[in-house]
Amino acid sequence: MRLLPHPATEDIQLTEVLRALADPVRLEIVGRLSTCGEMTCGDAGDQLGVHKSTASHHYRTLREAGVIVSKQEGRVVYISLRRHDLDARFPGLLDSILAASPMTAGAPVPL
Amino acid sequence: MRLLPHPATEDIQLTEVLRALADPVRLEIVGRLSTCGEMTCGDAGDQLGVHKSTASHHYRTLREAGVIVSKQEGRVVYISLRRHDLDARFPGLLDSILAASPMTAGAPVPL
DNA sequence: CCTATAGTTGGATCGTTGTCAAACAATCGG
DNA sequence: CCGATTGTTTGACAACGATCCAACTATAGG
Repeated sequence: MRLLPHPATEDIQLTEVLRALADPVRLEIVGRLSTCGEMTCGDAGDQLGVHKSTASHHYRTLREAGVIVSKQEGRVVYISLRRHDLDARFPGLLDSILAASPMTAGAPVPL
Repeated sequence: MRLLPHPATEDIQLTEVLRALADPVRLEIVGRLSTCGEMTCGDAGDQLGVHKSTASHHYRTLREAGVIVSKQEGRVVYISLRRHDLDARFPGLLDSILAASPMTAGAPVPL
């Protein structure tokens, strides 16, 4: 198992996070992760409507902004929200964005 | 007094708001507005470090995203945060962003 | 009317970004 | 070892965006 490089919690920048989430495709990825928890890149990108290389680019953007973390296991890469880190760095930010997102509005917030 | 065109509250899009705030200059503008309330474009852009036309472009971006509103009175244009509208549309979003912003962190949230 | 003031608009430039396609890399199953 | 699976990387391209400068508009003051 290999963790792909991502910024430390204290190095996560607000503008980077906002920029990462200011894209419909990436917002949908984050929305799915918020309800489904950890999932593979393939599952996350299945109904995204973009080429798999485009999706890969978005995963990288989200990872480098500190929004998600990628764990490589064998052939597959599992991605998940850095919910705890984001909440520690920017309290309430992720929750309010998820609540505002059409995708996840109404869905219960996981503990 | 003339109100410059801006989207209705229900037409404010999350991705547009996030994109508008995902810029250091615009985030600083919003930070100042949050603490100073209504102010002129000149005052808002005084120590921004960008050309006045650049600042004007940012005001337009923020306005079209639904983040601020511009009132023209004579020669000067007053800009202010659409705090109430944003809170109605995306509860908690603006507050969490302002709280996360280095500029306004620690500053009290106005009523 | 003339000039200074307050911003906006248009053009030019330059870097960034979203997208796809193709090539590549790494792994797993026979 | 071979082929299928899973993603990543690279290249190309078009669109966007941030910036500055210059020109413009509109108002206020003398």
